[in-house]
Amino acid sequence: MSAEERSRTDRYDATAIEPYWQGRWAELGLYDTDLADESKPKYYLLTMYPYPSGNLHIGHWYIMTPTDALARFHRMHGENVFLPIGFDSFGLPAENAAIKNKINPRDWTLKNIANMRGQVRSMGATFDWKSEVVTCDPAYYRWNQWIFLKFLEAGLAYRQSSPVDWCPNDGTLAREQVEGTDRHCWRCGTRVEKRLLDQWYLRTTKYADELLDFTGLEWPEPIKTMQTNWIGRSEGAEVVFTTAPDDHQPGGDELRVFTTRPDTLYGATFMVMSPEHALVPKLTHPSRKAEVEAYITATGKATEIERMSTEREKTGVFTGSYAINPVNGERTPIWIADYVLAGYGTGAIMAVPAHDERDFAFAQKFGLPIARVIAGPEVSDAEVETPLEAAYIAHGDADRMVNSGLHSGKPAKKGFADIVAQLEKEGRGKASVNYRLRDWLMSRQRYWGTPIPVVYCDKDGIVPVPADQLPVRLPETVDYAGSGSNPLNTDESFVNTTCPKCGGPARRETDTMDTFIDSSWYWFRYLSPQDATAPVDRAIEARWCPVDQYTGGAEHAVMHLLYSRFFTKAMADLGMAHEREPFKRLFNQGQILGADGERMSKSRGNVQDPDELVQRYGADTVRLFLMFMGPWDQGGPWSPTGIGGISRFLNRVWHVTLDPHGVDNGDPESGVLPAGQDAAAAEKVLRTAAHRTLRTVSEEYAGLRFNTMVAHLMELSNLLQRYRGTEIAGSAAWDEAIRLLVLMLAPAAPHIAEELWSRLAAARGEVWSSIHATGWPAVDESAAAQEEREVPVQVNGKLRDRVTVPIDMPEAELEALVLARPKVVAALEGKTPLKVIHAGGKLLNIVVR
RNA sequence: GGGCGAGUGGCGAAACGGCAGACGCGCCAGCCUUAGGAGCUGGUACCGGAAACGGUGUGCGGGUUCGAGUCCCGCCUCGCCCACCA
Repeated sequence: MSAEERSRTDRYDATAIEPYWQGRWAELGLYDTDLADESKPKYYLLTMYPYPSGNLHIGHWYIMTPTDALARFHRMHGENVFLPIGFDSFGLPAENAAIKNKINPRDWTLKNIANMRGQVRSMGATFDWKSEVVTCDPAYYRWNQWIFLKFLEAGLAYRQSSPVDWCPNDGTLAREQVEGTDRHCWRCGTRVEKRLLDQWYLRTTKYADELLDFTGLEWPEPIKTMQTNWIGRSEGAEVVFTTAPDDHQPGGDELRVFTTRPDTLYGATFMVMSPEHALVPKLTHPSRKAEVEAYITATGKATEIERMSTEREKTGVFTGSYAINPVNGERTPIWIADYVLAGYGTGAIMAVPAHDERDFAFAQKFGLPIARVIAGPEVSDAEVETPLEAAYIAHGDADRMVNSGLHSGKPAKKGFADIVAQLEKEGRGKASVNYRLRDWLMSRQRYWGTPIPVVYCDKDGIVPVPADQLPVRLPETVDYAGSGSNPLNTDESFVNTTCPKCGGPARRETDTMDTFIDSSWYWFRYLSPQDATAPVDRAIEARWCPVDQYTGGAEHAVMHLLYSRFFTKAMADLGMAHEREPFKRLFNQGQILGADGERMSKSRGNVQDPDELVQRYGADTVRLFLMFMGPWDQGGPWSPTGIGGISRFLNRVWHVTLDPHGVDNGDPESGVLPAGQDAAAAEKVLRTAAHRTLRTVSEEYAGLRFNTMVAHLMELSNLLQRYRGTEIAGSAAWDEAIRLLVLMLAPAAPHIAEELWSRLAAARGEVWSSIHATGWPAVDESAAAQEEREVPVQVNGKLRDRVTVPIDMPEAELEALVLARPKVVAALEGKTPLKVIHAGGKLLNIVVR
């Protein structure tokens, strides 16, 4: 470095240093990972890629800069670190912006990406830009299409007509995109309606059981719990009831129900079908037709409003038909009610009001019989016939069956198994497992997404687009005149095509894919973004997957993080990848809220832009401040209060490093060793502190505890400040402490560390080499060891005294010493100690009575 | 209603069952300065006391323990997720 450059700042001037080093690092290609390099252990560090909204806000910094610190930390440990980045660039905001500004979503998106690339660079993050992935690029989304075709071939993708959640603004939604009691759209907040549509699905349910298995994954417990609950496995039985003949229909239809309590089968006093159930029209007696149809219309329309009511009173109507209970031959009335969901189980239930709260409430409201068939141990045989005041749900080992024919008197658990066996034998049912998880509804009636690569031919039906004709490209010019509706529908040049099978005229599918498809496999693509033969190079994938550490928000618990696991398993089964789990270790950082405590959003006007802070303090200060705020998984409302403390800290590091002999005027003690301490003792103190800090800070980086990591660096710099200008400043111990401080700072505040490192090298007349390519220092355990320790002394658990003793003083000696201390004697009030507890060498507790 | 998580100074927060409040902000005082919204030093949980020191303190009530912010039981409050899943 030239003298001119070196003198560019005598003060710490971040705005001069940071662009300089960012340029140097890029020039040297310091962070372009060589994926083929096997000489070092691999470390795949992934952070959730951003949506190109246009501007990087403080939340992006909160996610990315600690992740970058982790990357630098691992790199200094000699690992081959891969930290890629990309843009999740399909989706509605682009389309909405396009409609508003009458431009193409592509132009809007690409402009935003260009802008955000520069902003990301200003953080000093070590992303490997060579591997960048942009999902709206045909070179990316063609592989969405390719994978989709493989799924289609394997039966993992299918088209089906079914009632879907429909948002008037955003079209169809996946189930997890519908939120709240009032069932509103996760994006625009509009109430969601039900519509019957032909839609594309992915068979996520095929992997339901495997998705419940988290073996080997280091994921936060809450996320695993959420996914487990979302998949919602329940074991029970499917039971076949048969409809009874009557004057309007011949009967004999199978009415299948799912129950988790086959042991209560004798207590089924009525049946309930969902209003959408296929048998409803047939089973509705002519005399009840008007009432039933009115109910169906009412529930279809008013569902959301009724569900808003906290009482949630049960509603329903009798169909006029009956079904025969397979175990006791009883005729049970068939009702319809909207508390039975069409999409779960078989869409119909056997109602056992005595042992289910919802059925109980329904029976009470409509005066239906309630028959107890399970009794707890506290209920005597004589009491069994007493009417229940509430449903008896408990399912303990002591429960026994009553009023259940031959099964009466059996423990309920045995009855459960016996009834299932009996049903199976008679062909009237079977053991069955149900999941709350549904198949993934992936079609969207939108322009700005990956076209689903199929065509519809009058002759050949649904025909996949052959792989060699991929990608099916989005038309570049689209008409947004009729805003809201999918412009692909009216784009004749897109829609009209020929059938790949017969060559005749055909129409393209105009639905596009849910953007969560893009993010379900993007980390694979990072590994071989240019590969023209496969979504991912299997050899590279075998070496680099799974991702070692993934960082991102917990709001993706049951969407992105579950879809990604599904994709990985499906891709493995279809031979595209080896690994069955995408992310070995997951960390959910918290969310930075606006200053008002609300989620940051443009519409609320509480979005925090880091640019002003970066200009004033520099990127390093902002990075460190975000890490220092609190535990990374916590987040919280944004406030820049306190950033001055970080700024002061870095200035202090600057001064102790570059001006060790300076003396501070305001302090008469400055430049003088503490009373009673000679140079040797002071050096020992400094060395001990430096190595102990190194040990702690190393653990804190590895454990992602950045807030306390920064605090410990502050303590060390405060200690150095104390010794600045004294006779030990510039000694070997001093220089070592400075060197360790700068090295420990390097991952978190990379620019200032690099600048100081280069100046230290220059001062020694050495050639600069990057601090980030330097090995992480090793703790000198002999230096970190202490010769003395301070022992707090308690009497009956109350702190009364402290003594400083040699570290290796035997317990008996320590005890004698402590018991002679005046404060301890006073606290004992003449009583004799019962025992003295030496708590792991940390503290002494004297117990008296 | 169910599940998960969290309640500690004026504020952000620390604390393998072992000295509660590290570190930082803010505030107070002193120093240094032509000046300072710069820098340095000290103080700062609450009550009493000039101080030494004493007492009280981690949402509330119990319990286990030599010892509980931490573990167990029951409540209260807040946040997030799921909400009629048979």
